[in-house]
Amino acid sequence: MKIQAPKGTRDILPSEIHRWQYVSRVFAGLCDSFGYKEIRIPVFEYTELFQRGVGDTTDIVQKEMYTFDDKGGRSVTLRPEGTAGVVRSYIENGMYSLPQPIKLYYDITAYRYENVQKGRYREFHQFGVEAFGAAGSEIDVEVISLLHMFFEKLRLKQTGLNINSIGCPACRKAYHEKLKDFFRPHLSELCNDCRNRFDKNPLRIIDCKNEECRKFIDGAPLLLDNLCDECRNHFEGLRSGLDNLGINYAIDPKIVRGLDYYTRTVFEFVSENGGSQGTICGGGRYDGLVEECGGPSVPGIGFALGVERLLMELDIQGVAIEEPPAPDIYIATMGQRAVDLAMQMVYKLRGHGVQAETDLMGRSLKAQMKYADKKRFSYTIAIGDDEIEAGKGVLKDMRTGDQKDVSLDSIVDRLKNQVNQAK
RNA sequence: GUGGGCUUAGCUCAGAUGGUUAGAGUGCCAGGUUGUGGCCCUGGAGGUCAUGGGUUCGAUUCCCAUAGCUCACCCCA
Repeated sequence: MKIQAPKGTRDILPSEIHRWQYVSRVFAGLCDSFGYKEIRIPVFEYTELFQRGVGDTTDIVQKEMYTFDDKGGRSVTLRPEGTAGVVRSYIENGMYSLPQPIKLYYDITAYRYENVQKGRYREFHQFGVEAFGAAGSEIDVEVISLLHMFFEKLRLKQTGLNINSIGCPACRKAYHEKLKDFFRPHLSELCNDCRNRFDKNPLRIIDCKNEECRKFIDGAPLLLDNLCDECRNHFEGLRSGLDNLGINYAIDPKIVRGLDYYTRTVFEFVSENGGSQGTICGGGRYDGLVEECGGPSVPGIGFALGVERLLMELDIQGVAIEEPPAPDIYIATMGQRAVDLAMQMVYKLRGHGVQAETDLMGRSLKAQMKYADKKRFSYTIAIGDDEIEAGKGVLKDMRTGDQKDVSLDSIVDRLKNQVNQAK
């Protein structure tokens, strides 16, 4: 069998790594400004965590998890998302007894076994934020404003914010009954999935794409119109908070979010460039999740942002990402004495933060110059026996082609100053 | 889980109505006399024509299956 990357995985190659590093850097910098601290969580967890934390009825748990038994016979699962692990860590490390709110961010890979297509992989990258302990809508506004500013910093346009409220267990329960009453007469005409949802989570029938089901859905009561007073106030608070910051949004009563743990606020950032994988980022409030996972009753809110989709969108919109800087200096050598000297020189230069290289393959001067050109070095120095005798090297500006003799004694200091000044 | 398209050198792609050593461009390596890049010229390496089976005197070319890629459905980041 030919060895190749598993389906749905891909290498991020040196030629594109700067794009990934760039968005990670911007995200981390912004989280820092907002007071969110990075957390690093395990790639795998005990399977029960996701069953409880993500929800038994979700597609993720039912059919998309990478689950296996370890050698001790414990069932473990590659994380399909970040929230559950962060919640587990919050509880396990007693973060509820630290000053609240606890504001965390992460930059992770996640794993889901599903068919791949554009913008969807089996191993994918997410940026995420989770905030614990604050029940009011102000933190919702803060989290959404962080995303808003992130897209602004990246100069990403054509990305719309949609918000909705899916209520709390109390008003959702009342609404579920209302929904069931509405769908019950048509139950036999709904698709299999929806008949299943009818008992487990009737809310998700609203989100069904099936033609037959849609006919009935259009007239169905909306949760947004059936919120309890507290949830309604929370939603109003979110809206006025967004208005206060001048952040535009649309209300989309159809947003349900596929994960069971959400309460009240749900939102997503969607590309306006169509595409079935247009959701760049999704998130919401999960006030019951910490308790569900065995912790105290602590509210929470967070989001996950698909980095592959973000980069794709940056590409579609033609947003330029700065190329990595050209390396500084290549030292070309002729003869063993020159090689020894060059090895000393690049070692010193590198210690001072100068990007320096020399020949490692015993190649001709011409081949070395070609290499330096292809790797876009700004300068070269050529050294041979003659130069060593004279104590000089030939410094060449690769852009202009200008050459001049320079003293080998002072050259390292001069270059290091010159390069560091330019930076 | 379902359906369509695709799979020839590192990369982008030609091509043969089935017939001896499968091509281009680009990239890589080396040369174009004495120690120097970018242009140009020459040469070289590099492909079991995705994998497995079938039909055939003969298959990379036809048929089937499998895998992968890709797009879409479902769902989601």
